[in-house]
Amino acid sequence: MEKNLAKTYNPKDFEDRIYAMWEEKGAFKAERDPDKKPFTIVMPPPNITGQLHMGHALDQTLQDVLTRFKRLQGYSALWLPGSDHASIATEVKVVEKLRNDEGKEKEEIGREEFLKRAWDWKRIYGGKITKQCRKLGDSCDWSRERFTMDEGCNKAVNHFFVRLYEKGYIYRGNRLINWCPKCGTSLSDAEVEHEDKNGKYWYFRYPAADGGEGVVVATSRPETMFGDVAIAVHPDDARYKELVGKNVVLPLVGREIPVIADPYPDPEKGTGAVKITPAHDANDFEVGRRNNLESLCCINEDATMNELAGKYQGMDRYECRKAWVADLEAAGYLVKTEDKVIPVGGCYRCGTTIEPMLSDQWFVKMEELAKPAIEAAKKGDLVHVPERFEKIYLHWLEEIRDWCISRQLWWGHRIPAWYCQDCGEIIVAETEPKTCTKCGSSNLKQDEDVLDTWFSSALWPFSTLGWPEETEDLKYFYPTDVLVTGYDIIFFWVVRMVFSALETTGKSPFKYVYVHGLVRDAEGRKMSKSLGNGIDPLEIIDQYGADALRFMLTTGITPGNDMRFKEDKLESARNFANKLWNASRFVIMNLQDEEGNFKEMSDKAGLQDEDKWILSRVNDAAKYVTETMEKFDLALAGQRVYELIWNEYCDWYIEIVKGRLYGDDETDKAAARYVLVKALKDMLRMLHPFMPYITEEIWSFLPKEEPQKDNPEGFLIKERWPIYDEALTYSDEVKKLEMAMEAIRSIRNIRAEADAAPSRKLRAVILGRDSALETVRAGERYIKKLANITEITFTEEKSAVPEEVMSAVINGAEIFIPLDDLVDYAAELERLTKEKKKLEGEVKRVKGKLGNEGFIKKAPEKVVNEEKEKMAKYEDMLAKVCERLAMVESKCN
RNA sequence: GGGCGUUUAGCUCAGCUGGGAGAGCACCUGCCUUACAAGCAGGGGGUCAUAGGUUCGAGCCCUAUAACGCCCACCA
Repeated sequence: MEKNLAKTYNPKDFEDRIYAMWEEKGAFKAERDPDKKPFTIVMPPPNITGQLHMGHALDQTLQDVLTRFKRLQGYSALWLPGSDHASIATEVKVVEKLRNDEGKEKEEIGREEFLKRAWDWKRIYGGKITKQCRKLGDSCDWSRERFTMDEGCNKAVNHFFVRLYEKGYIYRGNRLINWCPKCGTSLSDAEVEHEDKNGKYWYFRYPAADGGEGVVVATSRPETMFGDVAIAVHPDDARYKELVGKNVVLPLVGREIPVIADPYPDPEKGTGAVKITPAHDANDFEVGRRNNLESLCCINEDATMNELAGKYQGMDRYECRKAWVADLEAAGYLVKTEDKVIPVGGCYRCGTTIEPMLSDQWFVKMEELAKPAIEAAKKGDLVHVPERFEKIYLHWLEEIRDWCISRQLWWGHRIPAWYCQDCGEIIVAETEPKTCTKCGSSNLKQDEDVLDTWFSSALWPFSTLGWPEETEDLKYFYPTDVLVTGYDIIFFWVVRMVFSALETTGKSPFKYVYVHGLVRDAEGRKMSKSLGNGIDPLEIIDQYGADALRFMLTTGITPGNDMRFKEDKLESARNFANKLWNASRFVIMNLQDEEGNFKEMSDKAGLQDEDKWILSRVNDAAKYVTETMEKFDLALAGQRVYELIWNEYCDWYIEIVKGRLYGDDETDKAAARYVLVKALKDMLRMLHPFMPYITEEIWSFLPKEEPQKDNPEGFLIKERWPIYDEALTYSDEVKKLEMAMEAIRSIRNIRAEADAAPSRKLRAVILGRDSALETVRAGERYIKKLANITEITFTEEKSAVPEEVMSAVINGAEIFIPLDDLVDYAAELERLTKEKKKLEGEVKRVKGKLGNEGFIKKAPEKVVNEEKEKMAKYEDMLAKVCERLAMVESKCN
C-alpha cells in the first residue's frame, strides 16, 4: 500500500493531532544550550478575562512565525507564554458575576472572600486564551508559562516597589488624579481616553462682594462651582486690574472668594477670567498651589454631589449641573451660553467620564527614570520596527508625568506599604513587617490599595525569567530579542517595560519592538464587541484551518499598518494550502513502489536542466526569504514562498518532470525524484513558520533526513533552515528554461488567439541565430511537452519558414506555427498590430532615454548598457513583427 | 494646537537603497489534460490623489494642497 496524504486537504484531520504530538515530544521546550544562541520572545500576556480575538491571532502568529523561523535557523528559541491578572478588568467581571450569581456586592462579602472568588475566576477562565493559542499552532514553551500574580511575579513586584521607594522614585502624595466613578478607582494618564464631545460654555456673573458688577466667568462644568476658591485673571489684563485683591461672591452660594492675578489665564480666551477649582481641575490645582489656595472637593467618589453643594447634595453631577444652571438662570446670573466642543476624558475600561479629583495616591516619579529609556532608543539599543514608532515612544517619554500606580481595587498586587497605627510611620517592605521601624509598635495596617496592572506587566520580560534572582534562565535568555505588540499599547506597556528593565537589569528588555496594526473588519471598522463585528478566530480555524488563517494574517500586512479582514483572502490562503497538499501528494505518490517503499532517489545520473533550474529558484528564494524575515518583512517572505511553490514548482517543474516520471529511464527517474523531494523539503522548511501544520504533516510522509542530535524524531519543526548556496545558481540552465518558458507562453498565446484547442497537435518552426537558437533548441522537449507541439524545426534560414503561419517574436528568436487550415488571418493581423504597437512604445521609451545626453553621461555605465541591450532587442523584435505584418496584410487583401 | 499614517487595476493591498507598473479576488475566453475545478491555460483593465520642484531619469526624494483615518494635548 502506498503511504500518502489523504485525498483531500482537510486541516481538521491533522492540525490538533500534530499540535498534540509536538507538545508531547517537547518540541517547544527551549533548552539552555551553550552551543546555541538564544532567541527569546515573551508573549504579551492576554488578560484572564479575555477571549481570543483577531488581534491576538495576529499578534501571536507573528510571534510564532519569528520563533519558528529562529528555531529552524538553529537558535535555542524560547517563546514564553503567560497571562495577566488584569486588575481592573477582572475585578469588574468578578463583581458582575457576584451580583448575578449571588445578588451581593463585594463589600458585603469582604476582601478575603472576594479574592477567593477572583482566584476561582482565574482558575476557571484564566487559561482560556492560552488554550485557544494551541489551536493557532503557537509554539510556546508551556513548561515556562507564567501569570502576573504568581509567586515569582509577586516577589518581583514587591522587590521592584521597595527598590524604587528606597531610591526615592516612589512617593505617596495628595495630587489631582483621574477618577473613574464607575470603576471606583484612580487611573493613570495613559488609561484616560480623550474624546471631543458637544458641550457648552456657560457664562456666569460672580458679583463683587462690595456690590459692584464683579466678573463674568465661562465654564463648561458649572457643577464644580461649589469647589471654586478664587477667580484668576492675568496680571497684565487691564480689564480686571481694579478687581484683583477684592472678593467676589459665588452666586447663590454666597461664599466670598478672592480675585487673584496669575499668569495662567489667557486674556484672549473666554472672558479672560477663570474660576479656580483646585480639587477638580489639573490646571486649577497648579494655580491653587502657586497661590496657597485651599482645595475644596464638592464631588463624591461615586460622582454625586457632596455637602458643599447644599441642596443639590446627593444628586448625580450631571443632574446637579442641570438643576444648578436652571436655578442660576432664574436668579439672573447666567449671562449667556455658547455651544462648544469640549474634550472629555473617559475611562479606558468603561468609558465613564473621568472626574479629576484630589486624592492620596502612590506615584512613580518619572523624570529620572525616563532618561535612560530615551537614551536606549536614541543609541539604538532599542529599535522600533517600523522606525516611525520611535517618535511616538520618545514623545511620550519626553512629555511624561508622574505615574499614579495605586488603584482602589482588591484584585491585584497589594501595595507593600504598612502604616503604623500608633506613630503614623509608613513602612515599605518586601514582606510584612512585624513591628514599626520607628516606634516598635506592632499595630500595623497594610495599605488597602493594589497596584496598577501595568506595574507588574512592566516587569514581564525579566520577572518571567526569574528576576530578581540571578537564575540560569535569566542569564541565558535575557535580554529578549523581540517584543511583538500593537501600536495601541506602546504607552501602557512598552515604555514602562523599558524604563523598568533599565532601572533593574541595566539593559533594554528587548532589542526590537515589532509594532503591528489592528485587524479591522471588511469595511475597515475597528472590530469591537459593541459593533458586534468581531470575527472569532476559532470559527475561522474551524472553517479554513489554522494554517490558512495564519498565512492570511502574516502575508496580508505591512508592518505597522492596519489590515482588513476579508474572507476572500482566507480562501486564497486555503487554496494555496490545498495546492501544496495536492502537489505533495503527487510527489509522494511518485516516490513509492506498490508496497509503499521509497524507490531510489539519487543525483548520480546527473541533473537535467529543469532540475538545476528549480534548485536554483529554491536557492534564490532561500536568500530572499531569509533576508526579508530578518528584516521582519514577513509578508514579503511569505509571498515569495507562495510564488515559489505555486508558480515555479507546481506550474513549471512538476509539469516538466511528469514526462520523465512516466518514462522508463530508471536512473533519470531517480534523479527526478531526488530533485522533487529536495526542492519540496526546502520549500516546506521555508513555509513552516507560516503554515506549521500542513508542512509538518507533509514532511512526515517524506523520506527521513539524517537524524540530528537535537531532533532524533526528524520533525520539521526542529529541522534546518535552507541556506543560500552560490554553487546552486546554475545561471546557464536558468536562462535555457526561461527561454523555453517564453516560447511556451507565446505558442499558448497563439493557440488561444487562433482558437485552437489545447489538445490539437501543432508543428512549429523556430528561426534564430547562433547562441540564441541553441538556447531555444535546448528547451525543445519542454516546448513540445508543455505547448503540445509534435515537431519543431530549428533553422537559421528565413526561407525555411512557411508562408502561412502565425508567429511570435521572443528575445532572440521567432516562432512560427503553420496555419494549416485553422487560422484566420484577421486574428493574426489584429494580434500583430497590437504587438507592433507595444514594441513601438518600448522602442520609443528606450530611444528617448538613450537620446538623452544627460542619461548617457550621468547614468551608471551598467544601466546605460542595459538600456542599449534593450534597444537592440526591441528594435530587432519590432522589425520582425513589421515584416510579418506586411505579409499578413497582403494575405488579407 | 501639535504629530503620524493612507491615497497605485472594479475591490483589498504589495512595490526593497530612484533605472522596464505587480499580486490576490473580481471580470472575459477556452479547458473535468491520469496532483489539484479549492484547479489548468490565455486575456482585458492603472495620467501611481493634485500642483510644483530636484534629477539624465520620480509610484519612490523635496515643497505645498486636498480627502480619509489615527495618536497626543491641562484650554476656562
